[in-house]
Amino acid sequence: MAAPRSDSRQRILLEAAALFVRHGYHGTSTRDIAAAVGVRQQSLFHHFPSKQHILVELLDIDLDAAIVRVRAVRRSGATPAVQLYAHLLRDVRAVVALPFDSLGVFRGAHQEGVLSEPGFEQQRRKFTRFSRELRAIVEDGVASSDFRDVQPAFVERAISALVIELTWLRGSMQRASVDQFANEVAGFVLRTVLHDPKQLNKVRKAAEELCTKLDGAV
Amino acid sequence: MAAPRSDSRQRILLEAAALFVRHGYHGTSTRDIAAAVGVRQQSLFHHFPSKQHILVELLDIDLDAAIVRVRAVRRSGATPAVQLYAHLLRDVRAVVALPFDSLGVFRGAHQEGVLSEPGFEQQRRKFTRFSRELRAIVEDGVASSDFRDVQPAFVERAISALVIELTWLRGSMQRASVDQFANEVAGFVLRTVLHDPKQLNKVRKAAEELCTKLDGAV
DNA sequence: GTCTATACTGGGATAGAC
DNA sequence: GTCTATCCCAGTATAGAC
Repeated sequence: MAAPRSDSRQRILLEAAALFVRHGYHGTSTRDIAAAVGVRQQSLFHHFPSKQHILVELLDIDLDAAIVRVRAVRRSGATPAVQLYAHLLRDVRAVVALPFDSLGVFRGAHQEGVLSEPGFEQQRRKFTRFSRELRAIVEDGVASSDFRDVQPAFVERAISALVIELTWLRGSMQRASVDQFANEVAGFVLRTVLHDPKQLNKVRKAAEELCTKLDGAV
Repeated sequence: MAAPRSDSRQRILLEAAALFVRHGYHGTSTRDIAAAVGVRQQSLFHHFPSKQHILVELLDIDLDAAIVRVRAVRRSGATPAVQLYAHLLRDVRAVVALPFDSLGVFRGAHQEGVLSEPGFEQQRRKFTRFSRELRAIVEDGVASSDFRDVQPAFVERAISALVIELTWLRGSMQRASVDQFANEVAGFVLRTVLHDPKQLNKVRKAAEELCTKLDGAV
């Protein structure tokens, strides 16, 4: 773990993330961010060259980690169903573990079309890369008949939407542990794509094992 | 069908909707809208008292219709599973039928948190009303054991996310007819909430009949 | 590393001619 | 019903003192 460059810098990222999720990127002014941090608007520019760079850094934190995660799952050699289940477990857990709602930031930016604005070319490419990996899992599952004959693009978007949407409920689901929550999300998806939903329990166990293995390897 | 108050008015709504979906409400300027319509920025204010009122009108078109639709389904007396399937069919079809992506507008506004800004109180209430109806279907299904023991709030949000997200694919799914598409969405959801997924075909048939009946009654 | 002062721009909205 | 002219404010960003 690298030492934070400064406390203010971290606080800016944290508050900006919360505001971007709540009001959108364009709906959040640098004044709003500064007020949340407790400094003057102009002070932000000591830490970041522009408002855009704040969002870029938040997006990179999320996207870089997500790509590493899904690639590790892909390389595992597990069946597509186990890969998908494990990916969902890891995704939900990672998102919940972070100090800010990184996936929510990404989602908002994506929905607002910010990613297609100039200055976010790299983030757009990273998202494409991630997207491809996820779709590949679904395609493998359809090819091997583990999954029903679904449209991979269809399922890929559905999965993204679900993980993001359901993750919003973290706050309201405190009674359930993160693991239960992650399993609920993964189960929701797998039940509907699996050819034989009765396999779900077997898949879940294998996925849990795979997660343990991958987490151990860091 | 009421005659449109004016052609320009309609065109403003149409172009604004497209831009709000693409760039978000705050990411779209009145100048952007005017340019898309082909008039000067100031001319918009002859038709609408403010930018906000453009969005309000778009939201109302969507929300009013959605509430009427889901209430008709609720009153039908069908089983929760059939109600949910029929609702999804009608929702997807209605959304695809409209000249602009009304659900996308709503979704963007909701995600951006625009609904919680002053001036949108009524739309917030309308959404709550719609939300309650949808959740009631799920609650009924859990109570009658047609559905697995899912968290209604969880499923309600998942459904919203799915319909909205999958609806984005309308463009890329031209080969499939709207009805096939609607059934794919409804099947996706029902398969995962039904206690016995084998009931799916029976539910689908009953839902199709219910839709025919409701559409006939207008 | 935060402040004050300030420049500059883009965006929402009004008034009034045509 | 659209135009030109114009106002005003909010928002991003820079310069330089402390």
